[in-house]
Amino acid sequence: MSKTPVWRVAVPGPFAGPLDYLPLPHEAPPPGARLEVPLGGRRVVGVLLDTGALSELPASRLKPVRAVLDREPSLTPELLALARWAADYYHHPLGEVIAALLPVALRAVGDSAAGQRQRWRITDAGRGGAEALKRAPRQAHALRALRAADAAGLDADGFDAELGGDWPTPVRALVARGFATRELEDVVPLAPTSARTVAPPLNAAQQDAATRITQALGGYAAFLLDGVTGSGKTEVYLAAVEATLARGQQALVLVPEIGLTPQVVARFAARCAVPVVALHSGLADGERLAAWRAARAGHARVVLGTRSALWTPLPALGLIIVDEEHDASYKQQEGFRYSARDLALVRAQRAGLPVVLGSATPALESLVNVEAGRYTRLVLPERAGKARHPRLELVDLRGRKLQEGLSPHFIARLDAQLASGGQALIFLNRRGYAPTLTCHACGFIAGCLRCDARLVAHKRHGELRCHHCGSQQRLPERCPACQADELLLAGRGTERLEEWLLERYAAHGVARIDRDTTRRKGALDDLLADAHSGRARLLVGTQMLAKGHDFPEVGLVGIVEADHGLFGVDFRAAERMAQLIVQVAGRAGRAERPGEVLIQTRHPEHALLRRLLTEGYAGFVAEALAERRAAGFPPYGHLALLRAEAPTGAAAEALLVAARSVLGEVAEPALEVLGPAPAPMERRAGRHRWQLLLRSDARGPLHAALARLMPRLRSLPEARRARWNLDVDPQDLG
DNA sequence: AGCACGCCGACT
DNA sequence: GTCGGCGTGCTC
Repeated sequence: MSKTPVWRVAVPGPFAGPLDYLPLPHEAPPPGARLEVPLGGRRVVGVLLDTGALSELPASRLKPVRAVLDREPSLTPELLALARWAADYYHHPLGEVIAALLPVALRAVGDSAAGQRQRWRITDAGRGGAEALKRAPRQAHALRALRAADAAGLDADGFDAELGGDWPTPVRALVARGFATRELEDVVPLAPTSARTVAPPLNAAQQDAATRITQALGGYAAFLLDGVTGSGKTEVYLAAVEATLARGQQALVLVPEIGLTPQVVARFAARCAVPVVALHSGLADGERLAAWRAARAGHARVVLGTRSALWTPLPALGLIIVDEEHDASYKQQEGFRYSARDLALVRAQRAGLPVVLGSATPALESLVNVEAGRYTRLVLPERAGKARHPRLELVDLRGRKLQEGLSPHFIARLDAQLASGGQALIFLNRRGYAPTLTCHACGFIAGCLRCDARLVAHKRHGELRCHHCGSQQRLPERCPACQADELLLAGRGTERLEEWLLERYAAHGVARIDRDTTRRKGALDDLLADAHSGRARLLVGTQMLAKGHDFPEVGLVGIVEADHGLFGVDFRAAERMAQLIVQVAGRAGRAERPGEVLIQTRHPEHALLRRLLTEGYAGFVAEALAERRAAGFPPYGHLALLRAEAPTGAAAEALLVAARSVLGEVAEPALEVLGPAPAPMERRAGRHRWQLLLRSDARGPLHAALARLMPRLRSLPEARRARWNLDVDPQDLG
């Protein structure tokens, strides 16, 4: 029996490989084209991988492709290959990977004209065709409008204005008669390019870094641009991007989620004087598609975007920049859990172009890659302008009488700072009023019914809220358990600190910046405007406050509770805390004013803190790397985390026990399997969560084991009774 | 992932 | 007597 020729199509679903479909009679479209295919009674969008295959299945089980959706393939060969690489590395189904990297507007069957505008123009036949339309007055009317518009043609808005609402039918008829043409044009939301700015002179280190990157254009090279806040990394990026553009190439600039502000986009647009598009989560599907098309067509020369912008098709890509490369938002935390930072390296290597990772506080992984000679380190040591380095000081909280968690020393420094006319930034990584509501009479503690977590009191809204599942209830006046009128709000969050600061320092203006105060659109901008204008001289907030905002008058930064980071459950907690301290320290004393950073702790002898204080980030890194090496944790060991969740803990655990036994059969001696164990917060939103940690000194054994585990796992009966996912190179173990 | 098929409880 | 619960299995 001869085998049937088929097209191989990657479809979304838990399939290890592509599915086979009977070809359409047309000429085969190129690989990367989207197809509409039937799948289990539905129609889905798949991506064509191969048109020359013969199926192993009998023809009776094959279904035909329904339609070819793309003339130009949506996935370039480059991105298709990168998707395959990523599917393999993250052990995630290729169809799901591809679905995740396509713009949302291209993932579903239906009209993909979203992001394009239709435009109609009159044809020569149309110019002489009025006679034929005597009995079609609406067509005649539309034709007159088109004739008046002449070569410019009309879009939908134009017809609306000329003919009112009901024009699509007559216009379609005109096209059918050959009296008009219909074209699709891209709606390109390009940043303005009019006000071109001139590059300021670079200092020696900036110039050297820019030259090194520029000289590497045209081939693969990886750079770690290591520069403290204010050292002018962006100027180096801009110089490298300009050099890339001068070669006729495109540049891709990735930024953390919180870093893509209109100001950043405007800065690139003004300097580069080429079309710049921004790709971020705030775009509507159609806008995102339009920007994506502009990039694919080569019209957009610079693409600025967050994580998913890594997947932008760029036919003339010449340079990739990953700003703030240590930022956790580069790792997708659900579904296809990829690291855009890591894949940027892979994309650059495969495409043969330089990649620049920039950070004042590089990830430990990146520093080890420098040590191993895989990246070239470029250091920007100086602070631009005449700013001075801030002074870091540990404030020992032990035995001190505290007011709202602030030590007398801290308060004295705060008073002095405000008296001298400066601003202060106070950092507390916990929002809400109080993290615990307890009853002094009976010991009741308000906990979430669906999570292993306490409810956080939010006083202004009079609510108790769970920060993990979002459930909320009224803040009770009496104890729900014993009815006593002795409820206590224990501990503090940013709302409580703000309240206290407002009582004491009302005249100086207090702004709180956290997720609660910035939820409303535009609220963050308003608060930042208050900070910049000096209306608010005291800024209190969570880590939102730390990222990317420059407050030139800030002379004092306070970390209220550094110990949270030092003793956090996660292995990266200290790294994040150190990065945060260094980043916020960079916000202090940028102008004439020397800054000071006070770090409150009950463990001033802690080795990580000590070395951070005495030797800076490099000292912290040395200490942290020694700990990681001893534990065999990243960057010295490699991890994969298999997570499972189910309505009962038993079901989640059972899956992981089964997975563990499969791993036992795989018998990879260099692989260490830890668990199953309950997740740090076992119950969350009513689901019980367990995890199995896989560790290995080298990637090889880990990936070999995963490659054999995954197909088996999908067919386990226990896998149906629990939701599960695999996280390769997990960001945290929560 | 979705969706259909398939056997056991409270309802028009 | 049905509508529907979600366990099980499949999708080229």
